[in-house]
Amino acid sequence: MSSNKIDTRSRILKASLELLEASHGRGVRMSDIAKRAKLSRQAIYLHFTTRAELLIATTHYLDEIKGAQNRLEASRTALTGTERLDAFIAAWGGYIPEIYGIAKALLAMSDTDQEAATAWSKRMQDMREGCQAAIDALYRDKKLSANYSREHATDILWTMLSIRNWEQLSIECGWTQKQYITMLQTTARRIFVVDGAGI
Amino acid sequence: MSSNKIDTRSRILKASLELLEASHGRGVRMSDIAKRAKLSRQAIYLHFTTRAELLIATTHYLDEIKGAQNRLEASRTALTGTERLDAFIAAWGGYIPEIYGIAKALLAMSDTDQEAATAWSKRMQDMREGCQAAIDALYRDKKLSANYSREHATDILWTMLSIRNWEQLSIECGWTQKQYITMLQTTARRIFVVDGAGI
DNA sequence: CTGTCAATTGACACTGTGTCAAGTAAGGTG
DNA sequence: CACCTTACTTGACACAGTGTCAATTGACAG
Repeated sequence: MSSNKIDTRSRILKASLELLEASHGRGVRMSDIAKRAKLSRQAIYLHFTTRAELLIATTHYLDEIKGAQNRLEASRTALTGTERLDAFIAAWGGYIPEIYGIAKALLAMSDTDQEAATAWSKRMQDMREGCQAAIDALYRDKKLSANYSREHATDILWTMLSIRNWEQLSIECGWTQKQYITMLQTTARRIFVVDGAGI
Repeated sequence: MSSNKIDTRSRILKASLELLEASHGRGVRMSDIAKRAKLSRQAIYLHFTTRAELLIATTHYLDEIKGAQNRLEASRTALTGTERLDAFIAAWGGYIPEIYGIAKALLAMSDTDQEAATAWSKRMQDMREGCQAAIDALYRDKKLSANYSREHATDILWTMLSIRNWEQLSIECGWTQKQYITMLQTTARRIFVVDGAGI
């Protein structure tokens, strides 16, 4: 009974996620999700009040499955600021391909739906905290370039790591995931780290 | 008669542009454009076959008004590669706020409409040529960092200069236009130019 | 006076979201 | 066993926005 309800909810989330991943977030309708979850379109509304709510719930479901929290927090254990920057870029950059489909869908909805826009904004704000922490670590090590305030440096790193940028480089320019991560690490060092060009 | 027809077409384009600029490209319907151009919604379809076509025509109309071509080509006269990089960033970066509304609308349509996606992609490809030219100029001066191939450097510059990045920094982070341009110039130098950190 | 052309008007098809009411099938409880 | 609740189904419908169509109007030109 009540476990039955939970089952169905998960089944819907699973169907939603699979479709969004497969389609890069495009053109997935409530009826498609229903079909894949093997119930009627209307039944979805017994579990989620709107499409936006379903998409948002799908992102949480995804996080749970992929252990997003743990992966991103791993970078906190890095010793030096530079290592932490590298680790955060690797963690987040590695996570993007896994969330790309649902992210794209939520982003598209944000254009018209306030609820979706708020949810998306919150997620990006969470990610920003990771950027902030990495920049702060660099600052504590006295390694942050004098060109930027901590705030501006955070803004820049946050922007560099945006999903849109990953999309452009990976999908439009055809970069491999390794090229993407390596470039970001190299570039971030060149930009932010005093004397830290590396190579 | 025939000049009458042209008049109406321009009136529609003007209305479309004004609404898109004012609304940052969001929620502008055919009926809104019709109202502002003072004709019936259906009459628009006598001049443009679809909404996508109207949006695309609006971008061309905008380019014409703002003299996009000339402004972007001005950077070609710069003497050194570094100057050219600076000039191109300033020219394009300065152009973005003017096209933001219509760009956003076209971008939103690209999610569902193939025609819009193609038109958008073409525009971005044109802009990419400017990036390519700046990177090539740097390369000819033997100033391009050995970290990147010319192709990859172009990809990176192209991505840095994306409208989405401008949007994030300006609108979400609250940067001024001057801060945006200066940061990009400084950062591009740090990334691409051998020995060219500057300040 | 007639033909042409731009535009209007009202109606309608289509897609996708969201709602509602009535009905059904299954399971638990008296 | 009969009864009730719960999850779900079915079919219908409202709504928004795009795009189409046919019939009509008004103006101007030859």
